[in-house]
Amino acid sequence: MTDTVVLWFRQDLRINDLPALQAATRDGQKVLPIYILDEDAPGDWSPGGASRWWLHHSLTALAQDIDHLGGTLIFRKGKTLSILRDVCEASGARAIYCSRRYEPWAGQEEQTLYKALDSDNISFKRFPGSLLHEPGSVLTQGGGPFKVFTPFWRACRRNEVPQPAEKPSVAWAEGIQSDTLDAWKLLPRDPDWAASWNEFWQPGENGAQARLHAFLDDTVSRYADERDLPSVDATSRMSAHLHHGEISPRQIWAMCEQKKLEQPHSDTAINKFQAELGWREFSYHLLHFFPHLPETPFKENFSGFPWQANETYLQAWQRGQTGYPIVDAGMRELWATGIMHNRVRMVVASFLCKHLLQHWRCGEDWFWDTLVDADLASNGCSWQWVAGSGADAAPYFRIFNPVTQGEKFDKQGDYVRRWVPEIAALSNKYLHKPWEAPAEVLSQAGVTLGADYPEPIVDHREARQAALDAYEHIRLSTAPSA
DNA sequence: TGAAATGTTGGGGCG
DNA sequence: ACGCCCCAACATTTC
Repeated sequence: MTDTVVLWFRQDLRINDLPALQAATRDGQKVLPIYILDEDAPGDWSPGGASRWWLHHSLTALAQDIDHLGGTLIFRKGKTLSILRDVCEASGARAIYCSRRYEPWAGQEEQTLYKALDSDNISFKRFPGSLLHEPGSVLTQGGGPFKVFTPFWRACRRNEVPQPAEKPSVAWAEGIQSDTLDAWKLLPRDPDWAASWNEFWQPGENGAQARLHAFLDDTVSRYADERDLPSVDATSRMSAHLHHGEISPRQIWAMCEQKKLEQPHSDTAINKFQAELGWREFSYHLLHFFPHLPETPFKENFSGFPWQANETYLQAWQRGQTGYPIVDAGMRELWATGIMHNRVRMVVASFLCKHLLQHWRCGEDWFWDTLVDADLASNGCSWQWVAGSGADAAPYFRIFNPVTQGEKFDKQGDYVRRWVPEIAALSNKYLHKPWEAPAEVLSQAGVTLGADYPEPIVDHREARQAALDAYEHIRLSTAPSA
């Protein structure tokens, strides 16, 4: 029995169903919770602007939750190892527990910490808790990694998902010296582009639980039919909560299973939703076996793809000024709220890679900086999925027609009118293709193309053809290693 | 978790 | 009544 165990919070900002905390409570007399901001942490993917906003509020919430339970969350900034040593010395702790992370650099970092701390006689233990199935634990019959989602997910479902842990009863250690969160300057200023985000989001464990309950009690009834409609509130919006570990996937899983028992008719919708959790698992599984996924095409022949770097195109896309309303609406929703509806993500991503021939990594970087749910595994895998270079990816020639997609999934134009108000007065007939509207109609709607709203920066037909031609360059070097 | 090109069919206008 | 053409509607294939 150790006296005090340090609970090192990382991407697991919750109290409940946290194996590391369960273990710390079991093994120690007291638990000292700490969060470390290490800006020199390994890896090139330190949190982007939107993630930092979320992190600030999530940490605020966690500190409050711990405070209500009689503890104090300690904030420290600096090199992880030296902070951990420091904290052990200040508190007399001889053990540090944390949740695993799964990014490619994490294993190495955890190994290094383990060794260094071991030489100080401090035990360092890491625990699972952020995934349903540990990466590497789900394998094909032949013992290799799955490269296709469906069989992967089938194999996953053969494994039992453990019930979430009971609420822990924790004896918290006395607080030690701590930074203030505000001093970390995680929030944007000059300008504060997130000023209104508190209207959309409630980061933290309570917010995550509230969101999940709202989803399963109400939204899920629309999920099966309407989750593809960006103007409708029919998605779970759990991604950022999950990313920051404010809720565990097995808590979600258990709630889903319970809901299906209570309301058998919700079965189909909930299974679909659970399969989305499956894609998250699949992404981490792929990242585990293919650690270069965030930077390098999974299909090797794509490394020769003739991307055509063009800063003007990239900026037009980033700013929602491409002249294609559904694309611009999505990019503006992202900028304004830190999130974008999933259907529209596919459309804007396809547009960037195929219509504009910009490297998927440009999109990946932009999403990394602007999404509150930016997640290395999901973001990387999804961009490769869209670009066609990923595992079990969309075929390259699946090139979304932004007009058709708009007309199909935003039929009444509510989504476009919300985010692209300068063309809101156009009728549904032309809303998704204002360049086809007669001069008469445009002037009636008070729209001057090229002034109020851009002309399309590329012609769909030509761009589509150019994308297919570009693909020809690498198609024959396709050597899908059987 | 596409779209466009191409092929096929069948109704209707018309000489 | 018949052949011919047009074209929408649907199916198939191609990218």
